[in-house]
Amino acid sequence: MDVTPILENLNDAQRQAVTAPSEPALIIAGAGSGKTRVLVHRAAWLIDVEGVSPQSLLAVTFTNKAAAQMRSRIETLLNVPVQHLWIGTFHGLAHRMLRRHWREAGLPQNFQIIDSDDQLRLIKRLLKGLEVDDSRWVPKEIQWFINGQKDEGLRPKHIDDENEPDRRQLISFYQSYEEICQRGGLVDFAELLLRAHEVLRDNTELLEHYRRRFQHLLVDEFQDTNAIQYAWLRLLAGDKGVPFVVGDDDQSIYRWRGARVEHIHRFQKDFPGTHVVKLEQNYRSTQTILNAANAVISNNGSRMGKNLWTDGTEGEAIKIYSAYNERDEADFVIGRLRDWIAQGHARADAAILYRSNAQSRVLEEGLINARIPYRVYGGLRFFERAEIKDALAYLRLTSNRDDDSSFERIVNKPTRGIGARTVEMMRSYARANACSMWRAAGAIASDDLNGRAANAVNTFMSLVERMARETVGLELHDKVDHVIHLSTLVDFFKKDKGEKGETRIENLAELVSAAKSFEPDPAEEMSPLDEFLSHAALEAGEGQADAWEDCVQLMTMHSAKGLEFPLVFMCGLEDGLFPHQRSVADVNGLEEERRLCYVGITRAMQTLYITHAEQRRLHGMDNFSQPSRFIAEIPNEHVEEIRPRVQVARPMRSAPPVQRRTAIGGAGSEIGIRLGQRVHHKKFGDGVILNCEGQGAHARVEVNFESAGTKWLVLSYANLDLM
DNA sequence: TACTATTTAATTTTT
DNA sequence: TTAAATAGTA
Repeated sequence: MDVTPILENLNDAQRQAVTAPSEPALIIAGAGSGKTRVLVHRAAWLIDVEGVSPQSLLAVTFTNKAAAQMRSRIETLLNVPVQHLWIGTFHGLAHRMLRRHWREAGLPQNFQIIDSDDQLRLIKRLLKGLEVDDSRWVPKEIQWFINGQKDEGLRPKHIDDENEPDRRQLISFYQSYEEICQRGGLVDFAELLLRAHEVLRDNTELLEHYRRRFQHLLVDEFQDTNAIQYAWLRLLAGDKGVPFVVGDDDQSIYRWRGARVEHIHRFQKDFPGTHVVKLEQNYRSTQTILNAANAVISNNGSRMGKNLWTDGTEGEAIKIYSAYNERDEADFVIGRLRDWIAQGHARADAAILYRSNAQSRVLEEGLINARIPYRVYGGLRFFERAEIKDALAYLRLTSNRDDDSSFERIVNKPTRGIGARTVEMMRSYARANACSMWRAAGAIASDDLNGRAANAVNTFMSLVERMARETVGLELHDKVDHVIHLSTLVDFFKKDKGEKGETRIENLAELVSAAKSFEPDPAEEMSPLDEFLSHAALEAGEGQADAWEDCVQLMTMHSAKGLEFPLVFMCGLEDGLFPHQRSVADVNGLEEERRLCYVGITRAMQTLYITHAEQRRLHGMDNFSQPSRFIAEIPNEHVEEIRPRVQVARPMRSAPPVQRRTAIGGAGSEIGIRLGQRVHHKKFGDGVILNCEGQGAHARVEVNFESAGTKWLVLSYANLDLM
C-alpha cells in the first residue's frame, strides 16, 4: 500500500495525529493549523491503510457546510465516492437515527422538525392559552429555558424547581410545550439530540447495533459540543469505539448556546490514555499577527495552552486607528479599502469584522457612497422567509393534519374569515380535549360556531383535504407547485405594495425549483415530501445568495470563524462593545469575548487593522468609550498607531497613574472616567461605573453602588470621587 | 380586519 | 436610532 498521498504535505504533528493508533485521540488544533486536513486525512488513513470499512466511520460536524466539505474532500483524497459513510451534523445524524427508529423513539413516522421561529410561535400560543399573567413571562426567555434544559439533557421531571415559584412555572411551561409537540409530532432542534440520546440509552439492542457498527467517531469543532451532544458521543463510543476529536479550546465562542469547552478536559478523564496532539504550526498568518493573537489569549486562565507559530515571514505591524466616532471609523476603513483595491487586490479578499450586527449600518452607508460592492453575511436564509414558511406549512398539513404549528400559521392566511375569536375557541377546545387544532376545528365547526364562521372553517379544512387528495402520486415539485397554487398565496402577496410582494412571489417560484432539484435519498423510508420538509428545516439555505460579484465581506466575528482573509478590519474595539457590556461582569463572559477577539485576529493572513471610536452613537445616544482592553493586551512592538490617541493613554496594561481622589466632572474633564472605574459618592457610597453617555454639562454616568443599586447620575452634579 | 400610535428594548447563531 | 411588539382606532 502506497501511503504517500495520504501522508505527504503533512507536518510532523499532523502526521502524528493522522496515523495515531486506534485509541481515543484529542487533537488540539490552533487556528489555521490544518484542522480539517487532519480530519480528512485521518478518515482516508483509516479506510485505506487500516482497512476500516467506510461503514464503520461516523464523522460529525456542526454545520452542513463543514459536513459537505469534509465529504467532498475525503472523496477527492480517496478518489472514490464514499456512500454509506455517515458524515453530517449532530442534528442531521440524530435526525437520521430518529427516522429509522421512530417507533422506539415514540414518534409518529411523519414527525416534522420545527425551527426556532416555529418554536417561539408555539410558546407564544401556549402562553395565551394558559391562564398566566403574560406580562410577567417573556416567550423568548421560556424558549431559552426549554432549550437550555434540553441542551443539558434534562426533561421536566429531572429539573429541580429549587422551591421557587418562577422556576416551577417555567418547568410547567416546558411540560405543556412538550405535550403540544408530542401531540402534533413536532420535534425541535434540541429535541432531535435529546431523543436520539434517549433512544440509544433505552434500547440496548439498538445501542449495541450502533456501537458495533461505528468503530471510529470523528468529531470536528469539539470545543463547541454541548452536554447532550457529548453524552450522545460517549454513549455511542462505549468502551470499544474510538473517538478522534479535533478542536481548539481557544476558539470556543458559543458558551451562550450551551457549548462547553470543559468537555476538552473531561474527554481525557472519560477516555483514559487519550493521545493528545497539538497542532501549533500555522499556515495562514504572519508571525506578527500570531504573536498578537498569542499575547491576547494568554490572558485567559485554564487553557490547554498552545503557541501558534509560522515559518513564514514576520509581516507588517498591526495598524491601530483611533477614530473620533463611528463615521470617522467607517471613512478610515473605506479609505484603506480603496487603496487595497487600487493596488489590484480582490475586494473579496478583504473582510470587515464587528462584534454586533448593528455596527454594519454605518459601514454599509460608507461603502454605498464609495460605490464599493459588499456583501453582508447573516440575515434571513431562504427557507426562513415568511412566504416560504407559509407554503411549507400548507405542505406540512397535507402530510400531518395534527401539526398545530403549521395549522395556526396558515389557518387565516390568506384571510378567509377565521379570526382571533374562532381560533381562540379552537385552542380552548384543543386544550380541554388534549387534541390537535385540526380535530378541534372539526368539532367546533359542526357544533359551536355560527354559520358564517363554521363555513369558513369548513372551507379551510376541505381546502387542505383537497390539497392532500389531488397531490397523491405527484412528483415532489408538482406537489409543491399544486399546493402553492391552491393556497392562493400568490394572489395574497400580489396585494403587498412595492417590491416586497413581487420578491415573495419570486421566492415561491424558487421553492418549486428547489423541490425540482431536490434529490431524495432512496435509502430513507420517509416520503420525498417529508424528506424535503426535513431538509428545509435542517438546512435553511444560504444567508446571502448573490456571492458572484467580487465584493468586500462584512460579518460578525462569530460568523468569521473558520474563514480567512488577506486583509482584515476589526472594528469597534471599545470596552462595552467589545468586550460587550453584558459579558464583562463575569470571568467566563470576559474570557469568551477574549477568545472571540483571538478568533478575529487569527482571521487575518497579511494585514490587520484594528479600529475603535472615542465616541459612538448607540441607541440614538452618543457614548464615550475607552479603547478595548484587548488592544492593550497586544504588545507594543507589533503595533503601529495610525493616529496616536490624544485624549487617553492606552489604559489598563499598568493602571494609569490616576491621581488619587481627584474629583471628576465639571469643565469637560471626562478624562479618568472609564467603565469599571471605582468611584465614591457622598450619599450612595462606593460603586463602579457601568456606562457613560452624553458630553459636557449633560454627561451622565451609570454607577452600580454597592448598597444603593444602579443609578444614572449627571456628572456635573454628582461630585464623584475616583478611588 | 387593517392601519396607526405608542411603548419597549437593544450581543453573538447553527441546527 | 430603530425595529418589533402591543394597544388603540377607523
